[in-house]
Amino acid sequence: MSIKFQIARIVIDVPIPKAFDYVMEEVKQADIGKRVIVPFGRHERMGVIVDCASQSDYPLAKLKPVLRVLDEEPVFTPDTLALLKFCSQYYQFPLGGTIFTALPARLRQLAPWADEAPYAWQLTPSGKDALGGLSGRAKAQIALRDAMSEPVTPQILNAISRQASSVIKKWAEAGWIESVPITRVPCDAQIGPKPYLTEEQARIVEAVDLSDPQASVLFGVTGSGKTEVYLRLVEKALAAGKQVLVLVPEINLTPQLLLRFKARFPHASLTSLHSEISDAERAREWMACRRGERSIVLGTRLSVFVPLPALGLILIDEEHDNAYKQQDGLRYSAKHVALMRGKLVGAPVLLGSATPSLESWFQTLSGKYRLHTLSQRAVASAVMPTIALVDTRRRYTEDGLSSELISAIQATLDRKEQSLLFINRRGYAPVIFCDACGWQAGCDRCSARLVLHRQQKRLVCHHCGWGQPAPLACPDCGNQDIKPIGVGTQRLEDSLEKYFPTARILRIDRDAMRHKGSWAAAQARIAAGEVDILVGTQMLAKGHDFPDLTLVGVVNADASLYAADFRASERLFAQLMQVSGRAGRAGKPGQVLVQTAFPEHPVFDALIRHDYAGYATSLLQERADCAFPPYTFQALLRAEAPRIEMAMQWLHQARQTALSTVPAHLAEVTCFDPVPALMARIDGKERAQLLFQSDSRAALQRFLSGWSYLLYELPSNGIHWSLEVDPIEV
DNA sequence: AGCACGCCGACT
DNA sequence: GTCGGCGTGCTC
Repeated sequence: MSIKFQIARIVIDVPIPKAFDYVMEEVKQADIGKRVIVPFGRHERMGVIVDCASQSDYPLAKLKPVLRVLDEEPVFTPDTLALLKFCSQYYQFPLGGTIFTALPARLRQLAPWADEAPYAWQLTPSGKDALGGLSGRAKAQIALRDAMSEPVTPQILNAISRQASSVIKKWAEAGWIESVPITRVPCDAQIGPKPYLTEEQARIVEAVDLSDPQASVLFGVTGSGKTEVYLRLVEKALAAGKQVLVLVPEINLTPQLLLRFKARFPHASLTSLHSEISDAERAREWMACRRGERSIVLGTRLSVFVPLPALGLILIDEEHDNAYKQQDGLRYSAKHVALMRGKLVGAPVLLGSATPSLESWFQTLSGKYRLHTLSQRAVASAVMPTIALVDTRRRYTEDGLSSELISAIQATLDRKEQSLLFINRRGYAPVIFCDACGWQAGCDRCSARLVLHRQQKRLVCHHCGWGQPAPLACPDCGNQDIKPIGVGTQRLEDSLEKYFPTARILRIDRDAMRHKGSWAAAQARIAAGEVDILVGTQMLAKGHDFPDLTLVGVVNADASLYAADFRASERLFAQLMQVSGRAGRAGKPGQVLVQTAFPEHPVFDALIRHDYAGYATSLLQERADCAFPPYTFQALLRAEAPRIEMAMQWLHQARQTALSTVPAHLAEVTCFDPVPALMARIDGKERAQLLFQSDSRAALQRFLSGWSYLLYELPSNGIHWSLEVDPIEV
């Protein structure tokens, strides 16, 4: 005998941290997770049922009815909903906002949505007869007929002719064409024999137990064969009838990984969820996953919420990457959510990296995560690159290039191999300076300097995008001798062209790769051996495989050596390790030259010895000494206003609310004073922040739960605020 | 977030 | 006298 509910608890996409009760005849447990239409204020909104009840705290007479139920089957499975509830609580973000963040945009729209399987049009035998004679002026029809000699999607037909849909309709009625479901065509990539596993790889594949929801770190240098371990684990999971979730930081490096997955599992239903697929396709794939019709999901951070009823394994590639952290709205860490999801559904989670985050490394030391190490490069002939420093205090460097680096590039050119020059600055020069009066080009809207982009002859702000023509003379004193100081990717490219006029140079940075497809084109050129020297920012450091690359030059990494951010040295070390790993992968020895004015800094010593573990341990010691994460847990309240005083004043109020309403919770939580943000001004908005810190994650959570909802009740005239749990930039 | 209600300045 | 500024309060 089931309980009769009459009240549906529904969340709506509004920034209000609560659910709303509605009357609904015969709501049942099975309705939880369905989308509905409800009257809200003076409008109708979409909501999601999160609970059912027989009573309400709200006056019964004032309850409104659910107008319509949109789904036959819930779009969220119970375990996904449980995960979203956890996120809402942990990140102190309204459940409605959390649920609607996870929902594909197309499923957020009211318009009815046909969850039709993808199909294609094809000529029938009678159609071939009837249309075979088409000739002359019916150009559009001829083109369509020719296209349909084999199955072709409506999208492509629409691109061929604007009349496509009416022609299709006519021909389909005449029986000349028929629609056929698109069967997943087996990938034509070479399947080939699986590579032999090294003993290390085999041991790890063996050690990951699908029935044990243990988190583990797969620590392996670049080229040590992490991907092969992933593939074997996926194979294991598929054989057990499980679904696999593979998270990647960005779509940038997905193509290579995606190809390897497709080639290895040509018959598995694999879906790749990234920012470039259409809304309709994302919604369709989401529902297919939800029905258990996809066995491998490869996607960026948002994919961590995709409903997968048979989820049995989660892989997180390049787990140290900050792209797993969403920096607006629901400020979640997909890595953290994935670990929680693994725990909830009893699936193991594997965090792969050559440079694990200190947080993860810490967990392996404390025994909470297992540590699996791949210590050797998988291709036996590939050895670790040799790393050397160039002391820029003693060597003359012109336009950023030391003579050592120049001759190393020359030698590499002579061997017809590729070089990569890494510099963490876009543009031509990061500072424009007047010798006469000391003026520097600064952004009006941000507390940042303007960067010179010389081709466009413009000064550009890298924080707000604001640009202006580069001045010919100092705007303050009229001095014509204003100097670009420092080196960016463009200036480096210019110098290289001077030194190596016949070399084929390719610059890879956000400016050069702005246009869609340019990154793919660049990768193709690199792979085809059409590039001698690569110049670029961290885009180049991430997980790419450049087989002919034997020299890596780090032009200037000094800016992050003594930065204010306590995570800067961790990031720099990871970046240097990653970019060094690009050198010498296919049996050719690699060489890395790092230019620095601080060669005695311990980070370089660790880098030269390829000693991640040692450096990580010393960084952890520093963190422990200073009581920084992962030895302490933080939450950061940010406020943004037209004037900094307003932001500061609002934060003071927020702080006061904490002190007066939940003093008990503050026994274990340190509440700091509001301070202006490091970047106090961005795009004309001024920002301040308030930090909370505790040695106990649970105590911090208790405090936040008792306090954060009060923030919604604070008068917030012109203030934009957000609360971030486990912030990565403090 | 939207959108109403509500009370003070310059305008057809 | 009104149109409209955005402060504040509410949405089951």
